[in-house]
Amino acid sequence: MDTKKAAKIFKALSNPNRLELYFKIAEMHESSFPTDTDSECFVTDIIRSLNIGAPTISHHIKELVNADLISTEKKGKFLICKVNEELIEEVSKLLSLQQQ
Amino acid sequence: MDTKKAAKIFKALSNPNRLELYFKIAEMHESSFPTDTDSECFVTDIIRSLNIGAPTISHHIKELVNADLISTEKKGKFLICKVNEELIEEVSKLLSLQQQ
DNA sequence: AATATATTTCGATAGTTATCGAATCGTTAT
DNA sequence: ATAACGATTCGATAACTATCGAAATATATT
Repeated sequence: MDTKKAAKIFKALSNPNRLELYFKIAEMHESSFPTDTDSECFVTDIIRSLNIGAPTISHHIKELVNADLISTEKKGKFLICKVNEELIEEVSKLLSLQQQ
Repeated sequence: MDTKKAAKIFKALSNPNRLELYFKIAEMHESSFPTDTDSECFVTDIIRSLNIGAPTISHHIKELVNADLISTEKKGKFLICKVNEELIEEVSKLLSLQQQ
């Protein structure tokens, strides 16, 4: 991964609300068993738990998608988000390899 | 580490030039043997290799210090930078633990 | 059909930031 | 002492961004 892309990813994670949003998506995904389709991450639930309005959430989600950190899928009137695990693992390794 | 601090760290890494600056500092540090004091990271060398002016470098360094990502030490008229390895390792783990 | 709900789009605003040139400060070398 | 060099500070500017309220869109429910 080149520096520019890495910077873009960090930028997407650089806003406290957006980072919390990302973490919540990751947490939801974590608690999902293979057969448990009910633990998908709906944006509605997130909006209630964060202290910002729906338009801002929508904006943040777009930023996360744009950085390739998450992908989304429409299910009826709901939006489902899930994290791109490979990318974040790559970033994690980039950071830990940088030293030593 | 709380979300706010993590976001601050990501913000410090969110500018391409500043990220490259950070990587260069980390690389220099990497190549230093315990007894090899000559491989310390002087800012002068960095300025030449990046395409931005000295005032901007100075600004970026302040940001990295402010996020606790690096520490600096004055040696005569030079400035030496070194990375805070523990912090970046912590961040790396935060990212990889977030999923699963 | 009408209403409610989830999300997005739009337009605006206040705040932040990356970068620059010029000037300044400290230290070293002549 | 004076010049050179490394770094910082200052002031300015252009660009970006987080957030909002209002309106629009799409789907679901009654």
